[in-house]
This record gives sequence, structure tokens and C-alpha cells, in this order.
Amino acid sequence: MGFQEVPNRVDFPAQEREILRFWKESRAFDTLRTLHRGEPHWSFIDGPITANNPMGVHHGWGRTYKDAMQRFRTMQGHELRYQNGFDCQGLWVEVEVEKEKGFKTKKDIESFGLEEFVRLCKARVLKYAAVQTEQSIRLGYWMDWNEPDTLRWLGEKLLENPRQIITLEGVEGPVTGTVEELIGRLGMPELGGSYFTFSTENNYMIWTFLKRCWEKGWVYRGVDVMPWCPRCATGISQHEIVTDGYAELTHNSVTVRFPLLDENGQPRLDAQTGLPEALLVWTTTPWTLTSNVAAAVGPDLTYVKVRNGDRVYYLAKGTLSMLRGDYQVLGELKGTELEGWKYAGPFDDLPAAQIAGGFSKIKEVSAGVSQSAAQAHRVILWEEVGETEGTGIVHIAPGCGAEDFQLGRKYGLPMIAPLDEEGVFVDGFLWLSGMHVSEVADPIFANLKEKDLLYRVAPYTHRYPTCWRCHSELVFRLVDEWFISMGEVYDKPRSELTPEEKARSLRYQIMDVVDQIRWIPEFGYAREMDWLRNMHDWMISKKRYWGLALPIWVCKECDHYEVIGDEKELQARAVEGWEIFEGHTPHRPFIDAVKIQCPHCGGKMERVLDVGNPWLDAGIVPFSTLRYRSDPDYWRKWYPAQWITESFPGQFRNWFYSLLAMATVIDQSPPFLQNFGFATLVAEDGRPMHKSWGNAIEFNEAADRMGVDVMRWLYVTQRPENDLLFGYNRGDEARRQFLIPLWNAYSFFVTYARLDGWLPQGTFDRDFPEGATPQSENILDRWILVRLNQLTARVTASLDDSDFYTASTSIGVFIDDLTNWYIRRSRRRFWKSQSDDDKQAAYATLYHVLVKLTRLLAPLTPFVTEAMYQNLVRNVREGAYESVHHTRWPVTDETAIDGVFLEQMNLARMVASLGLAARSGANLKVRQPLARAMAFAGNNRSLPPDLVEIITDELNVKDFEFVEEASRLVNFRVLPDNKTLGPRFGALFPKVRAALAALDPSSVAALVQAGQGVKLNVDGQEIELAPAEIIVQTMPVEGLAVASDKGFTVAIDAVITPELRAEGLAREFVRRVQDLRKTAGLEISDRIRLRFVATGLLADAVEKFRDYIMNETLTVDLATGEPDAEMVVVEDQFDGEKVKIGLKRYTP
RNA sequence: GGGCCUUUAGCUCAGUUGGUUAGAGCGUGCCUCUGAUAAGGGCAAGGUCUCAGGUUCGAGCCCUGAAAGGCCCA
Repeated sequence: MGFQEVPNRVDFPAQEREILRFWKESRAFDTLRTLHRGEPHWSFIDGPITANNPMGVHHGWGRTYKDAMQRFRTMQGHELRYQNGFDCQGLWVEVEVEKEKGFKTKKDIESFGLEEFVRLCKARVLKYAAVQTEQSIRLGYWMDWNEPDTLRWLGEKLLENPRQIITLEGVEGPVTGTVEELIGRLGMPELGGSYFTFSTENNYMIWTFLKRCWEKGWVYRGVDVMPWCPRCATGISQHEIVTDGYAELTHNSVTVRFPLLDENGQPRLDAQTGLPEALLVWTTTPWTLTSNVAAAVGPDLTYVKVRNGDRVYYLAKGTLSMLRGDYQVLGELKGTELEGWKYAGPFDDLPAAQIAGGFSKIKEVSAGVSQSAAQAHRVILWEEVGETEGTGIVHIAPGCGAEDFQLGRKYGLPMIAPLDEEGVFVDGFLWLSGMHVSEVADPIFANLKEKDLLYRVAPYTHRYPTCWRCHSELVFRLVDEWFISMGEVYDKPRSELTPEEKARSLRYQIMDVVDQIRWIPEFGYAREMDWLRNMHDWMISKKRYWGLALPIWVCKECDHYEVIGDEKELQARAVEGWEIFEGHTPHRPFIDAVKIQCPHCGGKMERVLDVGNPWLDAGIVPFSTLRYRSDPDYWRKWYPAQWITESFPGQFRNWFYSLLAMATVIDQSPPFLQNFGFATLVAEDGRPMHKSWGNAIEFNEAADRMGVDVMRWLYVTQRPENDLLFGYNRGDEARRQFLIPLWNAYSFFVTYARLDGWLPQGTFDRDFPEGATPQSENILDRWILVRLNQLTARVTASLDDSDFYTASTSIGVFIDDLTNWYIRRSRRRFWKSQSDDDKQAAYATLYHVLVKLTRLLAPLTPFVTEAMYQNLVRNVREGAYESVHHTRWPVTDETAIDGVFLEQMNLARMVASLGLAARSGANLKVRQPLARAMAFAGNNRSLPPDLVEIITDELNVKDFEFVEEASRLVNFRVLPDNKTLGPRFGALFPKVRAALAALDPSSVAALVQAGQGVKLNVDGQEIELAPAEIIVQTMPVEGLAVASDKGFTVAIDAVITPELRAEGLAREFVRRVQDLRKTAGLEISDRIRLRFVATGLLADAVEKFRDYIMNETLTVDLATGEPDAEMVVVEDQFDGEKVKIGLKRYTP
């Protein structure tokens, strides 16, 4: 037993890998759980990470918060669940599998086979769950992880044969089942480990949720025009489009003539000029012209009739610059005057435009509409039409645009839906049929030109929605999808809603739940509320393959639909196909085989083929993972989560929203009590990380190069509401400023403790291994102990408040105090050869500080603290815990906190710092001793002798004194105390200030220092200021070696006497010897022989300070003369003297 | 178009309830210390606190408006 030697240069990443090995071999995490079993629970719910690719450094940010908070709560004495989550289902996985297999369309998937495709998706998730598990472990994230190799093995077995029977080691013993079944049970109580949102329980729990929605009448099938990705062949919901969903794109916009028609359907001619009249219409999506039905004008806009070339056009007055060539304004009219005008559509030659009731496969949209598009063409009014772009006349294609659709509904217009799922024009569009939407623009321009309808084509750059997964440009498409109603938005304050109104509207119920949650930072609350107010109904369906099987069964005969609440209900209702499905997870294609009977007409009901929105998968986890269905007691114990944390952008409408919506429907309660949010990680150049920009950093690379303690330090020292700039330069800075100084303090301690054979004494409590606060007479010791306990209180309060920034930056400041003041000033106490009480106190103090500091830091940087703990505690204490992370959270020793020490030490440090500045200003190097320093510090005129000693030593002066007669050092400046006098005099204050300034500063200062008031004459009024209302400041007198700051002034006596000079030379000599010792590679404790040759003054000085020199340099034999052959030699000159010194190790 | 956030030194950021001379780190220059040494420390230069109004005896901070950037929603 004893401290092991500490290398002063460490390969931190290598050390971290060693510690990972240690944790694994010692099963440190299992021990932690055992130690805290049965303690008050603290519930955290992990927001699932998408297991689709390796994780990035941005994931490291959130995961560091999660780990640090969990470690902190555990050390405080709580039992936690430590369950990580993987998000598994949805389009993002499909897209990657499609890429792997080289699939281009949905048809490729169907011909490949749904069953195998779904298996590939599952296997991919398992593969990347394994990778992310390994990366998270590397980050030091302590969770109930699955063995990564087991996850990989399961993936392989699944691809091999999902029906084979296997056995896994479970929590309470082996668990046997088919591969498919066991994969579906990952994360369940019997298997443990991370939860997977593809689990059978997760899916059925969502069924239960959807059934409750349905029972309340909130699940409905709706028709809408939605953003649609032609590559993925699926609708993109509002939730998905808003973040990653826009790109700056340049398209060819087109301005088109819509010739006006008279009542007889003949071309309308202008009465004045006899020229044919036309509307001028502009669009950025030419393909939608094929489906034009109407043209909209702003009712309040002013329109003009202009002659341009051999035609007469109508357009908004504010858009005249759209016209090419000369034009002549013939008249003005209001938008409302245009209403009802008829025109010839640009593609009335297509069959689709000629069909009565419109052209769409969705029957519903043509109900009650008898006209064809060609018959329906007319000008309608729309308030949203503006003049900022285009012509002020908007082309309306109700089957191709969301707002167009709403207008179409309002005016009962026919609708034309031109595109199939993959963006190809369907039959009914003649030459266009079979063409892809992305390739029709130019042919359409050519066709319009041929028909003499084309006015102008011009490139136009705009924000255009793209698919957040594959980046294809989206189109708008008429679809039928499934929705959860959010309820109406009432036009009155929330407080005035009746219970009935609230009961009808889910959004207000969610708001009530949001009120019960603390949002950090606070603006999170407003963000979530804003989203809830504006939120549309939640589109939960997606026409894809891999995901939640929506439990909606529709009758083939009567169109009645029902939502099935769980597997038991399904089995009970099944009339066909159960035997095909049985034994499978509730995924396509097997679930599709199950048919039930329609309670209305007795017909056969089939499941809708759609899969679910993936945020359903993530939002249900407070129920599915906490055993809501199987173990209500367990659920009540762990629900709600005390705390969740995720990156803000996006989550208000995604995970936070789905958590809130689902918990509100199921339990009318908050699923989490605190939400700690943080911003976005970007590269060091402030731009988002992009592989192609060369500024992206991969997680593994960062961990290998900078080490994860450094990464974690970058994360926790960041203010969470600001974007984090992440990169190697920042990492180097953190290593230099935090990790290396910490390590050096530790290494310093161990080096000397080993030399002196020092070991901690007294009783040992393994929960609090630093022991009680040591008692010491030494002022440095007492000061650092005050600081330590102040820090303990601060870090505890900050972490309690999710304030990692304050916690970590406070620790940073403390480490600076420790290394740059406590250790620097205490160094000689450790060096000195006699082992007295003071040395013992120094060891006891520094040891205590290091151990407690290590433990305060353990949640933030678990690796370096573990390395320090192993040596500082485990190597020297019988019965110590195996890991620092098994110890209890440090307790603040309130009795050790004494503010007087802090003030006095601050004063001493201020004086020392100013003294050094004064020396520096006079070009007097510190190695040259000087006679005297003088300080003026107002009323602070005394310091204890030990602090004075520190100051004299620091400043290298023989004597230090506070001067009361500041006039020796400074001039005075008197100022009114604004804080008291401002309110007292109000508007008169400037005159009071001026009157005070007019007095002689030194006499005012004298009065104030004597405790007397000052009389002023202001506007003929006699005013008296109390001494407390006047602030006396000092300015250094010119010509002294003086420095001054905030009322403190320090002066140095710059006279160098011959004695001082000799002492200075002796110190220079020592310095050269110390350098030589290092060059020769000696140990700190090695004794030496010295030979030297020196010029006059220096030789005298060496003689005079012989004892001092020998003592400082551990010299046992010092003599003049040429160095021996085997000596290390240095020659140097300084201060006009020359010297040659030889050194060798002394061997008795 | 609406909401929220940001704007302080060359860069990255602090800045307490409004108070007198606005700070830190990095970078730059000079100096210095010396068993933390491929480190440490000090000093200096560097600021119309984005702009314009307002409130106030007094505004980096509060209010109004504008600009730029970001996030969110239309």
C-alpha cells in the first residue's frame, strides 16, 4: 500500500481506455446499482437516439448531461433505472436500407419482399445500437447497456432465420424464444438493457393510446393536400418539414397568359382598343398549371389594365415591373371588381380538365361538385394575395397546393390530382402522362409557347421544401391520411374556457399539463405553448413499410373503421389470419393478414396499410418502458420522470410534444417534471458540421484525439442555451486550462508525499474518503479549505438546479486558486526537509482538498477523477470503494466557511499582484530582492503576519507595510456615492456632484477619514454629506514604482543596495544550478557536487550566500574551480558577471 | 407576416437588483518566473457595449423602434 508514482505527462485517452477496462473487469456499474438499491428513487427517462448510424459529437453533449446528472443523483443517494433508449422505426431506417440495397422506388421494396425488408431494417437498428452502445461506453456514460456483441449476434441470427429458437441470459436467468420474439422483448424487465421502440410492448402500448383517442372521437381520416416526397413516396408531415425541410433553390418561374372569356365563352376583347384581354399569372411550380382551376386576386388590392404589345393585360398595380417592353396603363380597378371573370385555362386540352367533378382517385373530394375544371375557371377572391412577388394574380390548383385546397373547398371547385405516389403524371394528361414531375418544366414552357400563352420565363430563387431524409424536392399532393384531432382553437383566453370546451380540445388539456412542468431555460415554456397554440392536427400515418402498424381496421363494405387497443383484443376479434400472424412482432407484413368482422355490416375489416409516425414510438416510452400495462405499481413509482433533457431545436414539436400529448390522453398528467434543454452543436468556425466542408468531427476520432474528459468538459462548461462551438482548438484549451493543471496539482502532491512517506491518518469512512475538514493553523490551508467548502456548496446547488455551467466553471476557478496560489505559495512547505506540524498540516490539507475535489468532479469528468481516486484513496486506504463513483456526494462543512479569510486573502493577493505590476513597470525582475513594499488600502490597514510573509516572499522584498498616510503614495479623488445620493437629491444630483468636485480632494479625504461630514453650497442651499456618502479614491503619485487598482495602491522601493545586489546574484546562481540539475536528469531529492568559476561580484555573492545556495540546491560539496570531466557544465553571463558551473550527482 | 433567442475587445464569451474606471480566455507584443517546465505568471495594446429614440440624477442592463444573424411558426 502507498501512493504510486504519477507520471507528469499523461496520455489521457490511453488512460481513459485503461479505466474503461477497469470498470468492465470490476463490474463497477453493477456494484453501483447494488449499493443504491432500495434508496429513494430518482426517475430519468431517456429520449431515444436514432439507431441508424454511428453517433456524432453532438450526441455526446446531451449524453454528457444525462450521465453527469445521473451520477450526481446517484451519489446523493438515489436508486435510478439507467435505461438508455433506441429509436428504431421509421422512414430514416428504410432510406438507409434502400441505399444499401440500391432500391430506387417503393416498387423495388415490394418486389424484394416486405418480410425480408422489415428484417433488414431491424437488423440495421441492432447493428447501430451496438455501435452507439460502444461509443456511449467510451464516453463514460453509465447505463444498463446490452453487450454490443449480443446485439450484433441477434441481428445476424434474425437475418439467418427469425424462427430459430435461442436462449439469452436474462436478468433473472435464461430466457428462451424465437429470435424475432426475443428481439421484440429487448429492454423488457426479464431481459434488461436499453429499450428499443420497435419492441412489442412499445407498439401495443401505442395501440392502447390510439384506442383511447379513438374512443374520444379524435382519430379521423382526412383528405388534404400535403407536402409529399416523390422519392420516398410518402407524405411529409408538418412536424418533419419545418426544421431540415427547406433549401434555397433556384427554379424557373413562369408568367402565363390566362385569356379572358366573355359570357358566351368567346375571347374577350377590350372595348377601347379592341385587343384581346388576359390575366397575367405567375407561378414557381409550372407543373401545377396542368391542374389549374381558378385564379385568385386580393379583394383590396388595386389592379391595372395595361396595353402591352398587341394585348391588354390585368395585373396588380404594384407589380407593373413584371412587364416586359413598353406599356400603357388604361385604367384601374379593385380586386373585387374582377371577381367571377371567366378565362380559358392553360391546359384545358387535357382530358383531366374536362372531367366533371374533377380528377382524383379520392372519391370524397368530388362529392357535390359537378363542373369540370375547364368549366370552373374563374377569378376568385383571396385575402392572402399580395404584391411582393408575381403579378398579384395567383394561379390556383386545389389538387396541388395546401392553400389552394382550402380555397377549393371554400368555393366548391373541382380538383385535379395529377401525380401518382412517385411523382409521375397519371393517365389523363396526354403527352404528360408517364413523365416525372421533375422533368416537365421545359416541355410545359414549350407547350405554353406553342399555344401562345407563355409571357416570360425567369429564374427565381426561393426557400423550397425538401425531404428531410433524402433531400428530394417535395411536391404537394392530394392524399388521404389518418390524423389525431388537436381540437379547435377557441378565440378567448385559456382561463375562460368551460370544462366542456376543454374536454373537447386536446390542445388545451396539454397546455394544462405543460403548466406543471419546469422548463430550463425558461423560454422553453413559451416555445411549447406557442407550438401547441399553432399546432395542426397530428398526421400519424405514413404509406410505408417499417414502423408501427397502425391499429386501424377499415370495413371493405361500409367503410366503417375501428381502432384496436391491444393484442388481446385483436385476437378476440380476429376472424381470419391470426394463425399467420401469431408468433410475430406486430409489424408488416404479418399483421396485415389479420382480419376482423365489421360490427355494423358484418363485412370484413382489414388493417389500413399505413405505418405510424415515429414520434408516437418515442412519446409512449413513459408508459411502455415503465410497465404501465403489466405492473401498475412499478409504473406509479417511476412515473413521471423527474428530469429529461434533449437538444431544443425540433423537440418542441417532436419528442416533447408527443410525450405531452400521449401522457395527457392516457393519464392527464405531466410525463416529466423538469425539462432541461440545450442548443445546437456547430463546428469551431461557427458553421454547422458538414463532411463536405471539412469541419465535421466524428465521435470516435474526437474521443481518440482529445479524450472524452476533455470533450465532456467542453460540453458542461457551455451555457446550454447558446450554440456550442466544438473543435480541437477548444479541446486543447480545455486540456491546458483544466485537465493539465488538475493533474499537475495531483502529481505534485503524490511526488512529495512519496518522498516523505506521508499517508493519510485517522478514521476512514469509505462514503466520504476525504475525511473531516483538517485543522490547521496555516492561513493558506485555512483559506483553501474555506474555498473548498464554498465550492462544495456551490457545485451542489448548481447541479441540483441543472446548472452544469456554474458548477463546472466554479470548479475551474477553484483549480486555478489551488494551483496558482495555494500550491505555488505552499510549495516550500512540502519541500522543506524537517517534518514539522506545518508540513503535516500542508499534506493533510492538500490531500483532503484533492480527494474532495475529485469527488465533486466525478460526475463531470469520470475518468481522470477515477485515476486520481485509485491512487489517492484506494492505494492507501483499507476498505475503500473500488471506484470513486461508489462514494457519496461530498457534504459542505459549513463550519469551515469563514468569509474573513477570503477577504484577507483577496487583499493579500491584490497587494501581491499590484506589487508585481509595480516591479514590472519599473523593470525590476522578481529575482532581485528589494528592501520594501508599501501599500495603501484605505481602511483595510492590517493583515495577519503570515499573509504579510506571503506578500514579502511573493514580491521578494525584505519588508512590507501598510501606510496610513496615503499621500506618500497617492493623490486623492473624491466621488459622491451615487447609490445613496442619487435617490436623495434626484434632479439636483448633478449640481451636488459638481459642488463636491470643486472642493480640494485631499482635504475632503481628510475629513472623511476623520469621520466628519462635508458641507456643500448648492444653489444657495447648505447641504451636508455624511462620510458614508462620499467615496475616496486614490491615484498613484507619479514617479514611484507604483501600481493601483480599485482603491488599492502598492509601491516598491526601487533602490538596490550592494547587499541586495549580492543576494540577487546568489539567486541567479541558484537558478543556473537548478537548470543544470534538470538538464542532468536528476531526481528532486538527489544531492549534488558543484564546481564553479565566477567573476568578482558574483564570486563574492556565492561566498556570502554559500549556505543558502547549498540548501536550495541540495549541494553537499561547493567549491571554486574548473568542473571535472564527468560534470554537466553551463556557462552564462548576466548582470555584467560571468560564470561557469559544473555539476554532478553526489554519491557518498 | 408573427413569436422567441442572439448582437459587448481581432476570435469565443462573462457582465448580479440600473451606480462611478465594462471583464475573462484565446490570439498579438513585451516582460518574468523556474522541479507544473513541450508548463506557469505579469503587463500592454485592443471597446462609439449593433443603431436610433425614450425612462432616469445615472443605462451594457429597463422601455420603444430599426438593423444583422439564428431558431420556431405561418
